[in-house]
Amino acid sequence: MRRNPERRQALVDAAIEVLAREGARGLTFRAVDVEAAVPPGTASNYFANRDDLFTQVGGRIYERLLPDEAAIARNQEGVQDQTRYAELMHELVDRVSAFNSGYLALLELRLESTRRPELRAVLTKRIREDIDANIGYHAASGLPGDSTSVVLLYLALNWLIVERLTLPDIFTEPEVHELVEAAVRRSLNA
Amino acid sequence: MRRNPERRQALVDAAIEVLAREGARGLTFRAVDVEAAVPPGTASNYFANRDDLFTQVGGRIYERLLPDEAAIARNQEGVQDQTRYAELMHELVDRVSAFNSGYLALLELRLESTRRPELRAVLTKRIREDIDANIGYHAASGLPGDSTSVVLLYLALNWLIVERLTLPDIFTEPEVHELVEAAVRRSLNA
DNA sequence: AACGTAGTACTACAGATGGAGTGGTGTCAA
DNA sequence: TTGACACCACTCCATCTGTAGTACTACGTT
Repeated sequence: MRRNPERRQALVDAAIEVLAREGARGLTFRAVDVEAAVPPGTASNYFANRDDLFTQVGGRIYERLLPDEAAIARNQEGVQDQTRYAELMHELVDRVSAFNSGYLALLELRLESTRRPELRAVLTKRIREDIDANIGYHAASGLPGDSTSVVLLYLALNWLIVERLTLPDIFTEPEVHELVEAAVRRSLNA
Repeated sequence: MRRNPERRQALVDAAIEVLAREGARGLTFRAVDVEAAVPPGTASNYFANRDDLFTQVGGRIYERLLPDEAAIARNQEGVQDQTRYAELMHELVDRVSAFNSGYLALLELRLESTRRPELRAVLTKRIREDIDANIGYHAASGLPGDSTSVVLLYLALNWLIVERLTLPDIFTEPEVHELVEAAVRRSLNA
């Protein structure tokens, strides 16, 4: 098993792209090699087996989907009113949509996790942490709305992103915008 | 190309199971043959190619996910107050969760549709119709809440189902129940 | 400065799987 | 008798995994 961390990360990031493009079953060592533009057989040297590959991708994907720490700090200062909150949610939806392949890869991982307990454990942990962090941020902001509000907002926005990424013609861009607005409005007024 | 409609339907239904179990890339003619317990090569005689197979599954899946006509009629009579509405939503979540493989297959199809324009067209049409039908039912019921309310409810419940099917340990059953209640309550009070 | 060693990149191969597509034969019913 | 279909068999082809072996590079030692 090779240890070079830059190369390992490059391989994992390549795996994310493969996952988004080819689907879970298309995620093979060879496909990762090609995507990362490394010699065939390289991925075999960095991952014990496909299960290991999936698990490592599951651990990495959230690092790339979440905003970096600087952005979080910036937001923490700024969250004070509903308008600002809505802006943040728009940013969220746009950021995730922009890293298109990352979100699609996460969906693929979710589906694959129905077949791989180890992967399921990794994803469950990460996502639970993410939800709790969101509840925490919201509570700290002092805005109205309890944890149920936050979770309902999380649910609605997640599916809105899915809809937008997989079937972009279901909602127009203005509709998406309005739905985000409405979701925030209702979440905070409850 | 063979025409026997019962057999065709049996093959398509088998394909749904394969899709849920093996993922989109695992949906091969041979896998469908095995799942449907027919001789190898049969699926090749019923579908021009894999694209055709995907498209036919996309056309069929909604017939099986939606409640049958009798159930709709029953509901139409009954929808009058918020309690009844919440019951219906619980039924929805349970029905979809019960036909587990159908919903997972639909998710696989959504992801696959990013690669298959024809499939995307079929799904877009079906899902748009479903959303519009829900908006229509709601309007006919005379309950408070506009079309945005209905869509937000649709969004939240969809992701709740995804969460429950792919990572069942994120929310406990009581939490799921409470989220459905809260989603309906807030949707109707807005 | 020469040498040795460890870790890694790269190459090549063996072995195996599994699927697509098609042609042919048997069967049944109109 | 004919046509449609079920069933079966076979060929061709595309990949993938796992590993063995070679080449390179950096670093430490003497």
